[in-house]
Amino acid sequence: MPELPEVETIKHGLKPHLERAVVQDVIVRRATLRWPIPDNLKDLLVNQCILDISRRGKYLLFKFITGTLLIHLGMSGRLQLVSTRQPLKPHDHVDFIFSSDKVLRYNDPRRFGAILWTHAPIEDFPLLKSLGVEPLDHEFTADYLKQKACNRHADIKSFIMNSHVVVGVGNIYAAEALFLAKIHPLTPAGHLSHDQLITLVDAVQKTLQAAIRAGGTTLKDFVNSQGTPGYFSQQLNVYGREQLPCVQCGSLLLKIKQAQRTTVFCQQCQI
DNA sequence: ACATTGACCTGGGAGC
DNA sequence: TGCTCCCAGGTCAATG
Repeated sequence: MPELPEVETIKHGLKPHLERAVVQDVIVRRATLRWPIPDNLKDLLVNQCILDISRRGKYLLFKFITGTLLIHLGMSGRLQLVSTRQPLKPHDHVDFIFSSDKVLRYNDPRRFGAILWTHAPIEDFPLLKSLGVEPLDHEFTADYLKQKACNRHADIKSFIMNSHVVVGVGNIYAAEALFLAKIHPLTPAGHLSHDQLITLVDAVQKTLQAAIRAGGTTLKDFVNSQGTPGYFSQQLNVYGREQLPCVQCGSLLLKIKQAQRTTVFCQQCQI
């Protein structure tokens, strides 16, 4: 479900409600997500105060004195603030209870998500350690991409979706950014000119920032922490628009498969 | 070291 | 109506 803008939207929605809140109870109804949820999660969290909520890639990080809770939403995860009176729905796997009318509820039909805990400094956590740069940080530059892409034969779309290169760019925003940059998605990453890389960095950042401003993209079921959808789908130029006219030139958009993921692009505009 | 593939899961829609 | 097949916003592990 979520790419960087969706996770950022959720983080933004949770911060004012949960920072400095104290966990009263934790209920795990189903502990088998992508990895097992720690079986002592309740002991780790009860009576502990959330000091800070941040994001690294698509991971939400809840900082406590004793360590950090990491939540990844996978493809279908949701985090919503609800009341204890809210009836349970299918796939409501975990509740973090703060008060009778403040429950952080994790729902995930496909269970590709993860809820993990680490006592260690977050930069030492294995899953985060090898992640690439944040796309909205100043280290995400054409020079950085050039150095990473050197001698790479992977196509540029798979390359910018590779979290060891840059985090947070999933299938929707990779396609949108390449359209904005007028770059053909099958171009080998190492073949892009310096000017193209400058354009690409700018396009990724503009796309993500616009999506964050719109509250993320709701294709079918994304909702933020308050239960409202995102509106960036109205601004999608290529994703989900195969066989429809390009907004720039009017020719029909083409759908291909890259690394088992669908890519839609314009053969005329993207060279 | 890099590129490719399979794996993990459920639900919804298309087609028969 | 019901079956089968394919598709979906992610990403790690195993394989060449």
